[in-house]
Amino acid sequence: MVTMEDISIVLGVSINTVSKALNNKPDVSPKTRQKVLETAKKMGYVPNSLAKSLVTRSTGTIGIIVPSVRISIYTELVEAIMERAAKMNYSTFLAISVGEVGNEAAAIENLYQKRVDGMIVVPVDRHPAYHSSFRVFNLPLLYVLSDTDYDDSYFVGVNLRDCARLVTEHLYESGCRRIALLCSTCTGMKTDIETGFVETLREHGVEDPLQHVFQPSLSQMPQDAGFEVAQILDPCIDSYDGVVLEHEFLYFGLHELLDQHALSCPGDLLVAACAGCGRGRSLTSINIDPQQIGYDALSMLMDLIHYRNNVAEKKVVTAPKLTIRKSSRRPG
Amino acid sequence: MVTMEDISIVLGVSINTVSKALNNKPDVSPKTRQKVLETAKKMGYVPNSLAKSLVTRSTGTIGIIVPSVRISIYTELVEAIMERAAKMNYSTFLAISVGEVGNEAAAIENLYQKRVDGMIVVPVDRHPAYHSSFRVFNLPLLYVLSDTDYDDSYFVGVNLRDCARLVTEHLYESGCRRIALLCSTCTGMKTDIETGFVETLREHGVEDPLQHVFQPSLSQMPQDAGFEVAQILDPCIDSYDGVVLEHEFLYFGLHELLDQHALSCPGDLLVAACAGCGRGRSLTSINIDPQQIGYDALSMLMDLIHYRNNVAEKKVVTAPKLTIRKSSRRPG
DNA sequence: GTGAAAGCGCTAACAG
DNA sequence: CTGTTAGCGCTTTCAC
Repeated sequence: MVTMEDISIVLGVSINTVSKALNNKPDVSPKTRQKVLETAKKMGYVPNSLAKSLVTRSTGTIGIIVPSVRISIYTELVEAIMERAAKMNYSTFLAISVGEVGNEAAAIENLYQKRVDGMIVVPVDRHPAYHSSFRVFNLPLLYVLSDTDYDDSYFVGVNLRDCARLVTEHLYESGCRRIALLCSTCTGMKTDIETGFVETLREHGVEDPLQHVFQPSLSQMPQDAGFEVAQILDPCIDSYDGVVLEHEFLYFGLHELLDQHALSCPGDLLVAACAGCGRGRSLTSINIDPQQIGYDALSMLMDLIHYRNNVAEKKVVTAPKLTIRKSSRRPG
Repeated sequence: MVTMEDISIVLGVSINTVSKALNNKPDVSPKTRQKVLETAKKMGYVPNSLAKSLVTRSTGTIGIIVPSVRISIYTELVEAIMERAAKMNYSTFLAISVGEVGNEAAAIENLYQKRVDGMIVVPVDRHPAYHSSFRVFNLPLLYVLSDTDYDDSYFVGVNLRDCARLVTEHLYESGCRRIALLCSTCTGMKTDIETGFVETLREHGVEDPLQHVFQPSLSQMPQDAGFEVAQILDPCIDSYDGVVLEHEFLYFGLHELLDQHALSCPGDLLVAACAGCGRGRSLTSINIDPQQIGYDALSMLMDLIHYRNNVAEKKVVTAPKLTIRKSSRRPG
C-alpha cells in the first residue's frame, strides 16, 4: 500500500507538503502541488481515510438502521437517503434491525464504534434504551417515520397514531361497525398504530378493543405476516365488517382469506391501510412518501452534523393524508 | 469521549493492560481484567474501531454495490448478504450505482479509502476499469449476479446470456416467430441478455436481430422503463408474437400496452422474462434465487478475506432454470 | 503478569 | 512556501 510518506520520499519533500498538496490546502506552490498530484496518481496512491478520520474526528459516513429493506417504505426511504448522501460525499452504513430492539441496539453500538458522523434510525419501539447515551457521545441521531417518547429527540415522519385514528374513523364513517386491526411485528410501527386504533374503537363505545387486534406470533415480513394473521382471523372473520391494516403488504394474506370465505372486499368488508405507498393498488391507505421523508431526514441530519444543535425544528411531522380507493368504497 | 488511556489512568495500570483485558487476551490476571471491564462499562467506554483498524489492518466491514435497492432481485440479495454479514460481526457499506459505471467506480474508490475488508459488486458492465487495481490493493473483490470478462475474477451468479438463450428458445418452441426483447438499462444485466437474445435470433435465421431490441433512452428503474419501452414498441407491437423481458418488472409497461391494443397475453402474444423472482405472478421466467446467491457470495468473500486466494473455485454459476407460467402457455 | 516504547497513516500547529 | 514536531486511539513487540 502506498502512503503519503512513500510519495514524500520519492519527491524528496516533507510528508506534510504532500498532505497539503493532496488536500487542496493553500501554502503550497503550484509546481509542488502539480508534482505531488502526478506522482500520487502514478504510484496509485489512495488515501487511508481511517488515519485521516482518526485525527480529524469525522468519517464522512452516516448510519441507517431500518427494520428491513424488503418493505417498500423502507426500501424507498433508504434509497432516497443514500442517493442524496452519496451526492454529498457521505458513505452509508446500512443495518437491518428485523424489527427487534436487540438488533437495533447492537447496530447502534457497532456504528458508534465505527464513528459514523450521524445516524438515521427507524426505531422499533418508543423508548430505545440507547437514546440517552447519544448526548454523551455527542452524536447526531435522527428518528424517522415513527417517533419515540423522548421529546429531546429529532424526528422526521408522520404521527402513526393519528394515521390509525384517521383510517379507523374513515371505516366507521363508511358504515363499518365491527372493525379489526391486523398488525405485523417487525415494522416498528405496531405500537403507535395499535394505540390509535384502540382509542378510536373506545370512542365508539367498544368495550375491549384489544381483542380486535390481530398479530403474528413471530416477527416476519409483512407479506408473510399477512398470511399468518389471516389464519388467526379465520375463525371470526365473519363477525367483522371492516379491517384496518397496519401496512398495505398485509393485504396479501387477507385477500386470500376473503377468497376462501367467498367474501368480497368492497362488498362484504371494507379494508384500509395505515401505511402504504399505494402504488398501483386499489387499497385505501394513508399515503406516505418515503422519498420526501428521506430527503428531509438527511438534510436535517446534515444540519445536526454541521451546526450541532442549531437546527430550526426538532420534529418535522407530516399530516396524514388518506387516499380513499376501491377497498373502502361501498359499491353503489 | 472516553479512551483506554482514561481507563488506565483511573485504574493506575498501563494502557495496554487495559487493551489486553478488553480484548480477552491472555496474560492478564482475572482480577485486573474484572476491574478493567467494570470501570470500562461504568465510564461508558466504546472502542474506537478507526484506531484499532489502523493498526490491525482490518476493519470488519464489507462493501456492497448494486444498481438499485428498489429492484427486488437486488433488494433480496442485499438483505441476504447483510443478514449473514451481521451475524459474522461484519458491518456493510451499501452503495447504489444506478446502473452507471461512473457511480460504480466512484463507490469502489470510496470504499477502498474506507478500507473495507472486501467488496461484493453487481457490475454494470463486463469490463470495469477498476478491476486490475484490486490486485495491487490486495483487496478481495467478488462479482455477483452477472459476470465480467476477466477470468481472474471471482463470481457467484448465473450466466445471463444462457438465461436469455433459454427464454428465447422457449418462445420459439412455443411457436413464436417474431420475438422482441425489452430491456431496461440500469440493472447491469442488459449486455449479456442482449447477447444471448441476438445469438438465438440469428440461429433462427433472423437477419438483423438488433432491430428487435427495445430499450429506454434514459436509465430508469425497470418499473418505469417498462412504460417507456412500451411506447417505443407501440407502433410495431402488432408485428410481434413473442416478447422477452430482460427483467420481470418490465411487464408493468407491456401489460398496459397490450391492453390498449386489445391484445391478450397468452392469447395473442407470449411473454417470458430472463430474470425474476417470480413471486405471485403468472409470468414465465428464469427463477433466480437472490438469497441463495447472496449467501454463497458472502461465504466466498469470507474465504477470500480469511484465506486469500485459497478458495476452491473462482466461479460459482448456477444453471438457469426456466419456470413456465401462464404468460407463455398457449391457451388450449 | 505488567509496562514502556514504537508505530499504524494521517493532520495540525508551529517554526523557519 | 516548506519542514519539524506532536499527537489521534489503539495494538504489538519486547523487556522486566
